[in-house]
Amino acid sequence: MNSSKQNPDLSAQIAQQIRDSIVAGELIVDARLPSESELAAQFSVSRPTVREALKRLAAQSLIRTQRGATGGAFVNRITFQEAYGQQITTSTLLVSMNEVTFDTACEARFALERACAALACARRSADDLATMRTEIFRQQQPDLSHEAFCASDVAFHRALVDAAANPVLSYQLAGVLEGLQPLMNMITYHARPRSDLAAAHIRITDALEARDAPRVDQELDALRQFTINLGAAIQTRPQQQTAQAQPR
Amino acid sequence: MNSSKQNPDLSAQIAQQIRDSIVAGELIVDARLPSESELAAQFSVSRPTVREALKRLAAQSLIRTQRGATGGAFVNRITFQEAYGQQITTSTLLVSMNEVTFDTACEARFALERACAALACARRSADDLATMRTEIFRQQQPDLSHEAFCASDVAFHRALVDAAANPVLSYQLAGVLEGLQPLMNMITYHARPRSDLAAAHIRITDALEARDAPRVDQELDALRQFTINLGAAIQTRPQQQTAQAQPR
DNA sequence: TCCTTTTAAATGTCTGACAAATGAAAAGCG
DNA sequence: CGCTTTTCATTTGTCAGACATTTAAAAGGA
Repeated sequence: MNSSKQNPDLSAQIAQQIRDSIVAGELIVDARLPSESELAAQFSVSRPTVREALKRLAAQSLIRTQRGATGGAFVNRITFQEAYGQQITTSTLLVSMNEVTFDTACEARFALERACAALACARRSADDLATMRTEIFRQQQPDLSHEAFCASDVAFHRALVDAAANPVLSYQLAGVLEGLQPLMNMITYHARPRSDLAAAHIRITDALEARDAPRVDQELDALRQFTINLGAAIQTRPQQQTAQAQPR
Repeated sequence: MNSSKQNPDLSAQIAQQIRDSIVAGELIVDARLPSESELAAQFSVSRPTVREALKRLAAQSLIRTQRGATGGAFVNRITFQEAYGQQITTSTLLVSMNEVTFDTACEARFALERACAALACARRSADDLATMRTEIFRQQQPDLSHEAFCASDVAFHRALVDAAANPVLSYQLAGVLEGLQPLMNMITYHARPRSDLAAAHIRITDALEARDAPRVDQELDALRQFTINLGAAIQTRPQQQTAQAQPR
C-alpha cells in the first residue's frame, strides 16, 4: 500500500536509527550518547534536527537528558511508572477515539482481570485486602462525587490486579482500567448502580480473602455481565455528548 | 517567576499542555493545531521550542504533520498498528533491561493468554486454525533457523490470541509476546525442545478446533510449566561464559 | 587538606533565514 | 464561460550562529 518515498523527516530517521541501536542492545542502559554537536556532525544535519530526534526518544522514555559539564543524553532504564504513563495515554485515546467499543473493552478488561484471579488468590496480602476494603468503604459514602466513585472503582480493581504480585500484569491492566474510566464514568453517572457495584466488590473481596479462586472468577464474570448490560442500556438511548461514529 | 515548579523543559511543558487538551477532548480527532508560529506566540517561546514539543507528541502518535499551504499539525486518530508499535517497544525494553525476570514475564504471558482461551474457543475461525497449523508445520522443518522458529512461535501464539477476535486483547498481548521473544530465543537456542513445543502446539490447536476451552486451558498451563522449567534450567548455568557454574 | 573560584562542556533557548511542499487564488486561453 | 496553467502565500523542514544556564571538574589559595 504505502510505498512512500524516503520522505520521513530527518529527525524521524535519526530517532529511528538511535531507537534501533537501543532495542538491539548496541546502546546499553545508562550509556551516554554522543553530544548533540557530535551527533549533528555524525548524521550530517544541524543541531536543532538532532534535538528534535532526541525529543522524540525522550517522549518514549528511551533516553533522559542531563545538563552540565558531564551531561548529555543517556539511555534510560525504563521504569514501570513510565511504562504505565505511556500505556494509559495510548489506551485512553484508543477508547476515546471510538476505535474501541464499550463491549470490546469491557470484555478485554474482565478477561484480563480474571486472568489475575488465581494468582491473586494465591498471593494476596493483608495489605491488598485492606486496600480493597478501604475503597469499598469509600464507595459506600453517599456524598461521594461521581469522579471520586469512579476513581475508587479503578483503585479497587487495580488493587485486585496488584494482589497477583506480578508487575507485568499490573502494567498491562493499568491501561485498560484507566482507559475505560471515562466510559465507566458515564455509566455510573446515568445509572448510579453504586450499591450493586459495592456489593459485588464485597463478594469479590470475601472470596479473595478465602483464597477461593473459582468464586472470585465467578463473581468477576457476574460483574462483567452486569457492567455490559448497563453499557447496553446506556447505548440504546443516544446521548447528546456521544461522539459521532465514523466509518474507518 | 514561578519558583515552586521544578525544572522540566519548556518543550516538555508545552507538549504536556497540548497532550492534556487532546486527552480531555478539547482537541478532537483531525482538528488542526495552530501553526508553529502561532503556538510560539501563544506560549511565548521560540519556534524551535514549539517544534520540539510537537515532535514529542508525534513520537506518541498523538499528532501528525503535513507540509504545505493548508498543512500543519493535526490530532491523529491513533490506530492499533501504531499502538502495537509503542506497546512492543516499551515491553521489549522493560524485559531486556532486566526489570522483569523471566518467570514473571512468562507467568504474565500465559495468564493473559489463558484469558483469551474461552473467547478463542467460542469465536475461532477456520482461518485462525489454518494460520496456527501453518506455523506448526513451519516449526517442524528441521532446517529452520533459530530466529525463524521463534518468530513462528510468536506467530502461533498471536494467532491464538487473535482468534479471540478482540483487538484490545490482541493489542495487550502483542507487547508481552514480542517482548519475550529474545528470552524465548535463548531457551530454544540452548535446549532445542522444538518437537516438544510443536507437539504442545498441536494439542492446543486440536483442543481449540474442538472448542474445548478447559482442554485449551489445561494445555496452556502445561506449556507454561514446561517453559518455566526450561527457563530455570537455563538460568542455573551461566549463559554468558562457558566457565563452570558455581554451585550456590 | 579543605574550601572557594574559575573554567570548560553540555544542554536549553532564541533569532533569523532559507528551502521545500502544497493548496488556492490569479491569470491566461480556448 | 469553462478549463488549464501559473503564480503565490502559507506552513513545515532545515540550517547557522549565538547566548543563557547548568554542572562537574580543574585551578588556586588559606
